[in-house]
Amino acid sequence: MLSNSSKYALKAVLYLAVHSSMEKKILAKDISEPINVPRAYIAKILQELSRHNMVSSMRGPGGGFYLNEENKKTLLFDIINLIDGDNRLTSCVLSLHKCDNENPCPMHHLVDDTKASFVKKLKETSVEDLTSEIRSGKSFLPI
Amino acid sequence: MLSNSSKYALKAVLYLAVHSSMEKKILAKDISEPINVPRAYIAKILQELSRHNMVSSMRGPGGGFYLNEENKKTLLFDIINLIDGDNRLTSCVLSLHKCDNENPCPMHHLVDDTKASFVKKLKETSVEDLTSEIRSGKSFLPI
DNA sequence: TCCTAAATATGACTAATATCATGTTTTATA
DNA sequence: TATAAAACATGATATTAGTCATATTTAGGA
Ligand code: FES
Ligand code: FES
Repeated sequence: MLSNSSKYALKAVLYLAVHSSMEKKILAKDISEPINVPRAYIAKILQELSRHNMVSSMRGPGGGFYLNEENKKTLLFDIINLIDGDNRLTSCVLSLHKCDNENPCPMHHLVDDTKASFVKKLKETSVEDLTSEIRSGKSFLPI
Repeated sequence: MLSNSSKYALKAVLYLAVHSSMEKKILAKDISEPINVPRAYIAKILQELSRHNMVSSMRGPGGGFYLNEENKKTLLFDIINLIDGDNRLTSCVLSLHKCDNENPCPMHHLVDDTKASFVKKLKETSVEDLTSEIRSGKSFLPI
């Protein structure tokens, strides 16, 4: 469904959404442990996210990663697209070149609507949309 | 979503469902070309499917692969599970160890029902269920 | 201005998938 | 019974995804 890298990206961003702010920056190594992702690897992913304005960062002493208000509006879809490439979610389940109703593969009619609704949800949901649920204890960040 | 291997497996089985019978066996190399999968690779996958009674085969001259009536009842879900392992489809999108309502990850409520309905369809649909659509030209096997 | 703490950039290493190649066994037929 | 055609089994290689390591740049504080 999703690559490990994009799962890690989502976990890191959600962790920052809940625990960080401009005043409370978090070090890469302090993100890696609670979300259970290797340090150097999450650092690399955070840099990619930073380059594309999905997380904010500050170097030097007292620096770290955090989300500003704009960052929190990032859509889940955009994070996944950045890390996994833009057609992992929308491509044909049998790898036909184009997935549409004109030239449907044998599984197209079976999966098209659930695939579409999955993508739709990812396009409608921003990082901050998920944070209230985490804050109120209705869902949990993976250990 | 699915690995290449399981996509290839599905394509091969569907191709056999439409074009083969006990009387009309098909060589591995004559499957590989129309479904656009490397010869040696599809042969390997067909052997795995054969070992688990999802396709039938016969060695020697005049031999090849085909589907018997029982093979055609194989569920799409079983093919994917055989090739990809049994939790690629049902596991948590953020790789939490257990995906359930007791300990939901931040994305669980967002994706649970579409994930469940996707798996449900794969569990309800057999190979032969898809063949009539292909035969009647409502869907197409990938080139 | 110098030192240190942090992100950043880059590349090397490792593991998992995917692909290719080669030899062995089975079966039909001459 | 010899031959050839096919699946079957096994392992080697290549490619990609994931992980680790190291050097560089930036920012704050002494
Ligand atoms: S054409 Fe295959 S899923 Fe749409
Ligand atoms: S717990 Fe993550 S999808 Fe269910």
